[in-house]
Parts: sequence; C-alpha cells; structure tokens
Amino acid sequence: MILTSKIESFVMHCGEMGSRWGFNRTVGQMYGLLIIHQEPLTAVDISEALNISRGNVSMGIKELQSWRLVQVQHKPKDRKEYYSPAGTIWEMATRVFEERRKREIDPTLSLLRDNLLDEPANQKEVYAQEKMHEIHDLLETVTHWAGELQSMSPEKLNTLMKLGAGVSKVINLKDKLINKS
Amino acid sequence: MILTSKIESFVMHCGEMGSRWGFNRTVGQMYGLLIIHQEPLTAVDISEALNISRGNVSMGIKELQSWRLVQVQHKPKDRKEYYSPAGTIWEMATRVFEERRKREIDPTLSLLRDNLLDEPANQKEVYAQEKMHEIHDLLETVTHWAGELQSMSPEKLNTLMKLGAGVSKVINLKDKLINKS
DNA sequence: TTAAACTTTCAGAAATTACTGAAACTTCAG
DNA sequence: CTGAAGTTTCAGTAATTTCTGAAAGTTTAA
Repeated sequence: MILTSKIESFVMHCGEMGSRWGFNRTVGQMYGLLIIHQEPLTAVDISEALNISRGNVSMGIKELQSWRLVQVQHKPKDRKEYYSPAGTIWEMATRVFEERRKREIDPTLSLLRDNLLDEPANQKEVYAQEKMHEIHDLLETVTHWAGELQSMSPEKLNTLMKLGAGVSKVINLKDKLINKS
Repeated sequence: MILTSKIESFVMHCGEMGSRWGFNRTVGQMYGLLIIHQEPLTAVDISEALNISRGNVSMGIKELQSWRLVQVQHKPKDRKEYYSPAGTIWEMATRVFEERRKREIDPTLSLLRDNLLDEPANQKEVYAQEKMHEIHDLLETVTHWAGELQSMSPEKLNTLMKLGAGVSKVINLKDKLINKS
C-alpha cells in the first residue's frame, strides 16, 4: 500500500488534527486513510500504509468503533476483516459531534446537577452556585439544541444551514406571529 | 486560600475536563477557579489554591489569555495583577467555541482547499478528491453557520435556542411562504 | 481435533506533554 | 539609581500517553 503524495498529505493532516478532534495521532491517520480510500482495508493494509504496529491498528480500530465511525465487512472465502468508514461524511460528522457532547458536556452537566442540589453553606458558595447555575443552564440549552438538530433529517438540517442569515429573519417572523396571537 | 469541598469538586472537575475542552489539567482548574470565585485572584492565590508552581500559573494565564477567557485588573496601591474571567458565561462559551473552530476546522479547510486545486493524477485521486470535496463542503457550511450564530446577539441566540422543537416548524413555515410567493 | 490465519491484549519502552523552580526580566517607589 | 515586588522564561524532570511486539485468544477449514 503506497499512498500518492496528495493522499498522504491528507492522511498525515488527519493525524495531526487527531488529538484536536478527540483521538490520537494514529487513530486520526487511520480514520483519514479509511475515508480517502475507496476499498475497505484490512488491518495489515493499514499497518503497512501507516507504518504502525499491528497491535496499534487493533486498538485504533476499537477506538474508532467506540465512536461508531468504522464498520467491519467480510469477503467470501476470506477470513480477514475489512474496515471502511461507517456512513456518509455527514453522518460521521454528526456522530463525532454527538460523541464529543457525551464526553465533553454530559459529565459536567451531571456534576453541576449534583452540586446544585445542596444548600450553599456560606456566602462564597452562594456565589459559586449562581455561577454553576448559569453554566448548567447554558449547557442544558446547548445539549437540548444539539439533540434537536440531531433528530432532524439531514436534508432539513441542510436547509436550516443554508438558510444562513435568514435564520435571524425567520425568528423575527415567528416572534411577530406569536405576538399577534 | 482554602476551597470548600463543593467548590473544590467543581474546580477539580474542570481540571479533569480540561483536556477535553482543549487545554490541560491545570489550565482547566485555573479557569474553573476564576469562574467560581467572586473576587479576582492573584497569581499567588491561584498557585496556593491549586498547589501548583508559580511558573505554571504564569503559563496557564498566558494560555487562557490566548483563548480570551481571562482579563487582568489592577488595584490602586498594589502592583500585583488580578485575574478574573472575561465576560459572561455565555460570551466565554462563544469564545471557546470560536477558538476551537479556528484550531479544529480552519486548518483542515485550508488543506482541503489546497488539495482540491490540483488535478487528480489517477483513479484513486479522483475518489479521494470527491471525498475531500464532501468534507470541505460540510466544514464550510458548519463554519458559515457558526459565524452566523456568532453574529447574532446573545438574546436572539437564546430565543433561537429556546425555540427548540419549534425550529423545525418555523422552517416549514418559511418553506410555505417561499412556495406561495 | 488440529493447525493455519487471523485478532486482541497488555507489559514495558518510547514519545509526548506538563510542571517545577531557579534565574532573568520588568516595573516602580523611594 | 537601587532594590523590592512582582512576572516570565526555560532547561531539566516528572507524569502521562501512545506504541510495540510477543504471547494469548479466536475462528474455521479440513
């Protein structure tokens, strides 16, 4: 498996960005490779293309599976596992988004909820709870919003996205309708 | 500077989440502490409250400043620098969001743009470019959308957020209006 | 069963990232 | 100026994360 320089630059870039997207370098590279390569790849293909150990590929695939970003296929008369990206680019973006929400927001939300149950014990805690409340409300709104977006069909989401500057106008419209009634 | 257990748990949680939010443990703790503490804190306060070295505080503050999340204040007759969170919770969330977009999306967008300028050299590259195109378009839409949200006033944004399930309906409404005309 | 062909696991090594603390730097009151 | 009170820098060390490769596990064809 030899990569042309353009493809290689994409794969390496995915590696560099990997940690920013929530996984590590090799997992990023693996994911980039799977996306950019039309045919499903075996663990050995990946290990050779990226010059990483077989064991590392196994762990990386596990990680990508935990993000629901790859799927396994089998070919007849062949015992090997073939990996390919799971779903369309759009679906995968949605999954990364959702998964990150779970990892980055949900734990905080739950901590805040717990802390807000207790009575503040002193002046400092009163202030602290106010702030925690603000953060809690913000995160809850964002979470709710994110869920909303996810429950929309890709086409509708796209409409909403493309609406662009129009969103603002539509809200005004809605406001008017509400006020009238 | 001693923290009550509830406040401490919040600060430590911010530390643990730090790396997921884009910075490291101590930077996360520092940020949590500044948010939860009503009065601005000096570098020494922070270093004592979190048991970290003075030098580390300095580096952490620099990092938080690069995210535009802290501001420096001075008190009369006092040469020390006092740090406090910059802006409301909402504004700070917006900044983290924007800053992450810059770090997580913009570089990829620029790489993809470059790669898409060249002609594909073979069949594999044709496929690769298709995929890169899809990713490019997705990221561009998201970026555009994010910019849109950011240009809206916090109140309007909140209205939009609170709209929740209504968004879908509003879009339908808009569609109808367009179709009628 | 057996053994070939594959995958997974995990202890230890390597690489990366974060932290300390001492020295250098800056600022300002006297 | 001088030095006291602060901040920043950065080389070296500590902590954490990632990767390797060998051993253990799994699956299936014969």
